[in-house]
Amino acid sequence: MRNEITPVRHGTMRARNLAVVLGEISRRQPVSRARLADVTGFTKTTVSSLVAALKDAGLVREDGPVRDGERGRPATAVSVNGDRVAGLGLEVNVDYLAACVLDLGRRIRHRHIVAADNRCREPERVIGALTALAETAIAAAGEQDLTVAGAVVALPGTLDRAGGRVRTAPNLGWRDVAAEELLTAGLPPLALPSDQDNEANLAALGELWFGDGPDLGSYVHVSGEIGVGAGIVVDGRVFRGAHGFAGELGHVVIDPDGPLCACGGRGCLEQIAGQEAILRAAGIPDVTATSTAGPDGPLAALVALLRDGDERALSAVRRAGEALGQALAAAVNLLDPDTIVLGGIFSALAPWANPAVEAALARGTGIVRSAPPRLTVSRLGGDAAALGAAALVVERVMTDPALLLPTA
Amino acid sequence: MRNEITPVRHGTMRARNLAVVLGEISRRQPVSRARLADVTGFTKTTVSSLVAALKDAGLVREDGPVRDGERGRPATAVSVNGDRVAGLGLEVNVDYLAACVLDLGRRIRHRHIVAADNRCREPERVIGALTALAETAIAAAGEQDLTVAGAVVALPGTLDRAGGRVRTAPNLGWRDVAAEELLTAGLPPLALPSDQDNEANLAALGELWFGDGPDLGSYVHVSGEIGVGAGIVVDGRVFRGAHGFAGELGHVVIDPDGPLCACGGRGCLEQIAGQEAILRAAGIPDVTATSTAGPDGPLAALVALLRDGDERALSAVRRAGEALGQALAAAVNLLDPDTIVLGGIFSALAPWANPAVEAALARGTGIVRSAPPRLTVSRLGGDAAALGAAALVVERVMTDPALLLPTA
DNA sequence: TCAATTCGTCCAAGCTCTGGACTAATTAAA
DNA sequence: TTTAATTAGTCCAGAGCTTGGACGAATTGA
Repeated sequence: MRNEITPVRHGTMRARNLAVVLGEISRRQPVSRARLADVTGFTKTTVSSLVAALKDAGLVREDGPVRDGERGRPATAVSVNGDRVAGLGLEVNVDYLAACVLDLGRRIRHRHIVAADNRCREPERVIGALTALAETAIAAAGEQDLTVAGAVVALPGTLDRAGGRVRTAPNLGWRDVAAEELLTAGLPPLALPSDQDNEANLAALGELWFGDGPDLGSYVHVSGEIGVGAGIVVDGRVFRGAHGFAGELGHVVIDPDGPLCACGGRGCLEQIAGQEAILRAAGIPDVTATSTAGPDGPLAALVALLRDGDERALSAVRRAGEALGQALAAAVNLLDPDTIVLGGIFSALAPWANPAVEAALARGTGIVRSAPPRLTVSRLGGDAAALGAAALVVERVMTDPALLLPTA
Repeated sequence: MRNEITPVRHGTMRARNLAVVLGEISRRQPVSRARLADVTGFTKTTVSSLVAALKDAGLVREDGPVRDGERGRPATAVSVNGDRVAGLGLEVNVDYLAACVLDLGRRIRHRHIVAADNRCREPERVIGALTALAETAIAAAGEQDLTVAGAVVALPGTLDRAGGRVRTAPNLGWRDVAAEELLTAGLPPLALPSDQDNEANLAALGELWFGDGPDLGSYVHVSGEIGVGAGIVVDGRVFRGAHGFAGELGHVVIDPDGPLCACGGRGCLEQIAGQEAILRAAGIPDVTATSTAGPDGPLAALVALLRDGDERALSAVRRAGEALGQALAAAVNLLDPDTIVLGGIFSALAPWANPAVEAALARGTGIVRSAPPRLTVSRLGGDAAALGAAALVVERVMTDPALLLPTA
């Protein structure tokens, strides 16, 4: 499984150079061909030819001449064409389904969340409902003259990404489900092959594109829901580990003498900072079957208690924050991220939990690095993973536009 | 700092394809051009041309025709030429300096370790001594008709790799030392630019090339010495994190109520499983100033006690193993490696520590993954990092042979 | 001895980038 | 108003690298 070096042909060269130019256009738009030649190092001839190809594919648009007052012939500005190609992001989660259409300019063109208790439904029916959602999204895109180039599905569980299967999704009760096959069977064929990824990873990527500015290229994104997971992003790419199980923050042991966890360990983070553990410690009645989000959910009840200064709730959240900080300290020592982004329930609990998180984090990450990493809170909503999924499609087009070229 | 895509020209294409062919030769040698065309997908023409270029550079050798009994014209086998180009690995550590010359065939051609207490010497003198060692090594290579293409230095501390400086090396007492400049000033110019890296990272790479078979592409290598560090290798490449501090296993908190650590934290792994902590707990007199390795060192004394079944020593090592296993469990949850390799002192202590390590590891890595990762013990000696450094030079030649082409 | 087979080289052709020449469109100066 | 200077973009010949078919070389099996 060592890093393979693949042969490069003329076509490969062309494909990569298209990506170089498209990337530079996206970074600097509107921008002239001459400037592109400058920054890429290509000759003007080459840039013209590459831009022409991108224009043919509908990925790039000519904005007309710009008279900037400088002397010399005015440039014709080029920019990314957001009105032709889009990506579709889909998400299956415990208590909702989500879809999202994102155009090449990273504007959200369609966004739809449906509450649905997926815990007691068969996989086929869940995917069926998701397919319907996807069809609606594709139709909505079509009405805006957008072509959906590809789709990515976010799933809460461990996946066999190559085989397109869900291995296990404990919170859904799934085991070995051919999710991708079920989905693509119900959809019109897309230019790019569909893909699936873990919900935590995609939520993390969502943060990259829609969250706290594009500067956080290496970070850990905590997506605390029923479980506590983390998406690790390094230089803009998801870090998966050898088998795709990296980022299992929830099962880092905090207290070796703590309560037994379903994973077999003792005192896992999830047993202290998981949603159900927090609610229990805060004295909020157990509500396993019904939806946990929403204004009437137990999370809202917890926040209300916190607002009222309820001591039991405050101490439960503090305890959770401390445990999270401890686990994150281990993550920082091992992964050295730039930033830590708290999402999921920790985003809502931040005002009360963060002091404890920061204190524990600072205690556990010593003088080795000059300062503990930045701690931020996600501003993304519940469908962060769907956003990230759609953004991944867009990203794929941007890094390999040749896939959408007319004769390919 | 996002992942940049760089322009590809004909030269780039050629360079990568040279690497493809050289890699395939190294993997399958001896191998015919025809077979190379098969496995790479290149035409026979292209393979011939690439092989010719590699042969001109002295990186590849023709072995003459092989008559394999098959019918048809016999093939002329091609293989990596180990007799022309070599890499130089250098290592500065607390109590020794090491140098190592490795040829392209990954055979060790020269290996030299000098005991030296570098704790109380000025950086200039240490690097001076290292330069002398390097010169000897280059001369030794020359006598075997080998050209040293480049050098990599292993240093125990935090580095500014781009600037070629050591930021801090606590165990050496260094602060902001321009190590690379000092070294290259004293050496003849090499074809490849020199480089430096952390000792733990290079020791981990050493394991990849010389250790437990080439199948371990993703692993965590624990290099327990005075401190406890870990080198993280993913798909054959070192994982550094955002600032190069990844793998600080030694400061993962094991016991929040434990002893205070120099890093400011409490109950860091290093305070329980660091060499000095183990020796202290085992009741072996403190020996800070003198060399800790060697047959008369305290480590040997500890092993002797363990062999005699000394209860205090045994329990100290068990406790260290348990703590190490706990920290590794966190690492497994976060990084999902294939394998864990124990090096440094843990290699010597393995017979007594490993049961505890494995138990703690199994306890902390639950059902998420089917089984805890493989646990192996390094068979490499003290100069693992020097080996890894030399291997890194060789690796660099293999992944970009164009750097050594006549007209480049 | 001849046919079959495989290996490696040769040569023309195709794809892509390069680089200088050229046209186009504007501003500044005469 | 005319002219020179300047910048943008296109055109075209040329160079680098890979492709693909043809061909000679070297061996085995009939």
